[in-house]
Amino acid sequence: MKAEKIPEATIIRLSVYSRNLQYMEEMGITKVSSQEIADATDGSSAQVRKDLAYFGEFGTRGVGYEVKHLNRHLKKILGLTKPRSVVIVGAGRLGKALMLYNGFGNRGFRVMGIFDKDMSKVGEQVGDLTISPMYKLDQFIKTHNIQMGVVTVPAAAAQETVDIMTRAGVKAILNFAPKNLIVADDVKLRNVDLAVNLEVLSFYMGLEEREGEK
Amino acid sequence: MKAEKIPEATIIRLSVYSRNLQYMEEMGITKVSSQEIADATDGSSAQVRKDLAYFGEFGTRGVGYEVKHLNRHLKKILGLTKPRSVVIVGAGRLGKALMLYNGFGNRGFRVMGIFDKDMSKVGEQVGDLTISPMYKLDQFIKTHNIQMGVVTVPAAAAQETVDIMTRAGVKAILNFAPKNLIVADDVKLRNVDLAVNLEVLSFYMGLEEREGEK
DNA sequence: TACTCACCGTGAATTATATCACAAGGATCC
DNA sequence: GGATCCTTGTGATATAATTCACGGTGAGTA
Repeated sequence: MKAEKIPEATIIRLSVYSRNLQYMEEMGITKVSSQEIADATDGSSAQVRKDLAYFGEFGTRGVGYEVKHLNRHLKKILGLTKPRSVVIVGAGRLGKALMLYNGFGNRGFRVMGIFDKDMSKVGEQVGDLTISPMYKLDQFIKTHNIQMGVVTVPAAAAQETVDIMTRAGVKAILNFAPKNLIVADDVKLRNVDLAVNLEVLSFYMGLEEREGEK
Repeated sequence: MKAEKIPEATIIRLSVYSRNLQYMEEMGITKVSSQEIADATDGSSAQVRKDLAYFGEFGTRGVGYEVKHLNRHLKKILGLTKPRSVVIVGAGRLGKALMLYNGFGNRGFRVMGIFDKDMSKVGEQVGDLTISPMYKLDQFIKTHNIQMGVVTVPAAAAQETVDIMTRAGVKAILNFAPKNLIVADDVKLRNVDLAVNLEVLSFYMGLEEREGEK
């Protein structure tokens, strides 16, 4: 593996490649070309090869890639071979939905706990977990060695939530609250902003509408 | 407004600026500098000014921007002044959670209907809407002039869902299914991939872990 | 073994995006 | 009304990401 800096866009694509290779594997496809991966993921074959080149050589010239082999490598690169423990904080509808989302489990993420400040929610069963009170979060992260946190609390409570998480040792946070959060340099933060996504779509719709007026 | 192509990253940031201006407005702040906007959104002041420059001049040299005025313009640019009608297809937990998510409503998006293939869900009440059967989707989009669709069905059903939507006239789609979808050129598609987000975090955690081994 | 084919891997060229740095210009003060 | 201050708006510069294009190489064939 080269020591150069890898674009985040590349990492996102690797994850998408891996998901598609997974599908191919399940369909019994054993070999695939960069062009075929590109077709399945709306990219270019050169892009696929460049992305992979950051991490080594996985293909055979003249032939292509062995699906299983490549997928195994991608999962390794993405850190999906070791189980990743996750807590969800905020047991609103979104938190519960994520808790029960299959997409996490079958990619190696284990949701170990779900927490909420609201004592009236505490004790409620969600799937095979029980909603725990916030004051237990710190201890839970430490004893279960939780690495990742998902934040689905309201914007106003988001910063204090990530503060608790990071002080307890969480190293990566996926934030759904519409708030710009501050974390230490060694903590990786990603924001999923649902309204922003709709607004970007709205912007492009506006462009089309203006086109139509000509 | 200049006719040049605007980076999508700029649009995303404009949406974030607008959200923060909204907060400022609610807090009674009346003027703001590009530096202050940058601080609130983890960016640089030059970036803020460049982003705004694509659309015109909104500030006063030596002073800064008038919060209300700038936010009004940003909302206009993002197409949030005219109400945007949305349908959600897939009344699973995620679909219901999004249906009830306040973040959409207070940014001008109106969720007008929620649909599901599963007849056992049809008739169920979600907030102030009732889950409708899929076969009514096409007609609903046409009669209510729906512009945007949110897809929260399983991956296997996602393509047929967007086909129905786009044939009925939907012009923008927010897709949560982990599937690469194909749409006509005049339809704008955005994917929100929950597992991909966790996998990107997992990748960066892996990097840190490897650092630690040295 | 020599020949051909197919497709990968990658340096070079291009395009896109972000940062820098400063001139321009409105507000304020004397 | 002129001088000073401050922050915008923007051309020039630097950085980053993507695409191009082709050389290199293993596999298959006869």
